[in-house]
Amino acid sequence: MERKEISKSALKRLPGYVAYLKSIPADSSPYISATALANALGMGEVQVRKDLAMVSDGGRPKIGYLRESLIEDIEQFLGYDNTTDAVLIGAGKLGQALLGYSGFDAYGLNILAAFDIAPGAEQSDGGKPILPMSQLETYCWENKVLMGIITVPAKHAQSVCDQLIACGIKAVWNFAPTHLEVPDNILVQNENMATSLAVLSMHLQSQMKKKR
Amino acid sequence: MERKEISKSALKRLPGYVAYLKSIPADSSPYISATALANALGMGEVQVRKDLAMVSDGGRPKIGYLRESLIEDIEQFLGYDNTTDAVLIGAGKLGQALLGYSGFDAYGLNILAAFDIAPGAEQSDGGKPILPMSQLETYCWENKVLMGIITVPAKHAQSVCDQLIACGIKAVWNFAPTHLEVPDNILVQNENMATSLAVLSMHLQSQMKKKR
DNA sequence: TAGATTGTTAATCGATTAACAATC
DNA sequence: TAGATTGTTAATCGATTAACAATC
Repeated sequence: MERKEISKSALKRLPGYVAYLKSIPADSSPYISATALANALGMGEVQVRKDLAMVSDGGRPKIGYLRESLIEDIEQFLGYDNTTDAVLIGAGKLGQALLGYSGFDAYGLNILAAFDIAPGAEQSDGGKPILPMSQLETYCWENKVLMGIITVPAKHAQSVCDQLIACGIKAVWNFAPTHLEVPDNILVQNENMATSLAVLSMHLQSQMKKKR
Repeated sequence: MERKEISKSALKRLPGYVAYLKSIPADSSPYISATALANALGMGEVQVRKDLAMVSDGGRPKIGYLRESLIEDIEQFLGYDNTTDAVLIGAGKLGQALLGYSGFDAYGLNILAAFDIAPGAEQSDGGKPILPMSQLETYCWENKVLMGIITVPAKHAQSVCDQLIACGIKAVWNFAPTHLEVPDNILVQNENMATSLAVLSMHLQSQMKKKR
């Protein structure tokens, strides 16, 4: 299918569709309508239909989409089919948790190794190498790594980020609660727990007020 | 100051301001302008000014905002001053990482205890209790817990969520990669790694295309 | 054919940006 | 006073929703 320009908001909704589609029991109907999908996820049906139209050409009136191919279409659109190799910097608790999480394959992400200023062990629980920072540069170039995951304390994040860019990395997944300064062609995606907490905190505040 | 209605997008930007303001060395000027803040974070200055106007009444022409009180104003607005107690369900790697993370106090979040179907230990590394699920309900009511953090595998997330709601919880921070069905008055905030990965994956794909 | 569903075109809504007036 | 900065009002932009036409 032809590739249209997708809005960032629509892009962010796509993984939700895949997750839901995959959770449907195999013995149910092989077809699903945008309407059904929308209801299941509590979304507007027009929105879902528009999103699906961006990634698939397969909707059939009166029937809907073939579940299997819809999943494939979205995953292909998102680039989950060709695996991305990544390195992770900062083998603390969070870093090790991500390193050990096996669910990332489903999204085409493969964390090759972790790096740390002071590696406690040579291997993670899952058997992935934990290497000293001194080896980062060689490793990245040799393995053509394009993504870096930052799980170091906030005060070291910028310096780590600069090093990653010097190693040829094009996309950074930042778990440190800090703003990173990068050149235009580099993408920083902040996994911002503080943002989520702000939303949650706000909701609880307004709940409290209602009670009183 | 009077409390205006803030947009969700603006709300999500506030934690970024606080993080940056706190990172400024104590010996620099006690004042900061919206312009300076915008430049530092790579944002539009009008946007920053509007956001700040929502939470503070203190901007002074030609001078800017007093850094200290701006931090206070935002934190108070976000409700970081009165602590929220939370329980965490699922003491796996990610769960333990969050349980052990000391940085949440800064956001007014206090994880009291973790729960798990099969607690391996009675305490986490940080000394917080890890309790069996059977004790969840009593614990929540006794401690008036309003927030639940879900770090169980996707297939158990909905059931855990239902239990939490039955325990009087009003806000759920969901780390499981799945959609949760909840009543209207309950807020679910998804910490959606899949979403972030979609954005990153997309960026790398377009980068690759340019190269070729 | 009738009806469920898709896909598209137009209208609305919300948020961002631009222009301007106010202030110290 | 002049100029930097705030805060507000109006214009633009983007995304969502509503209305409709097309299709099996």
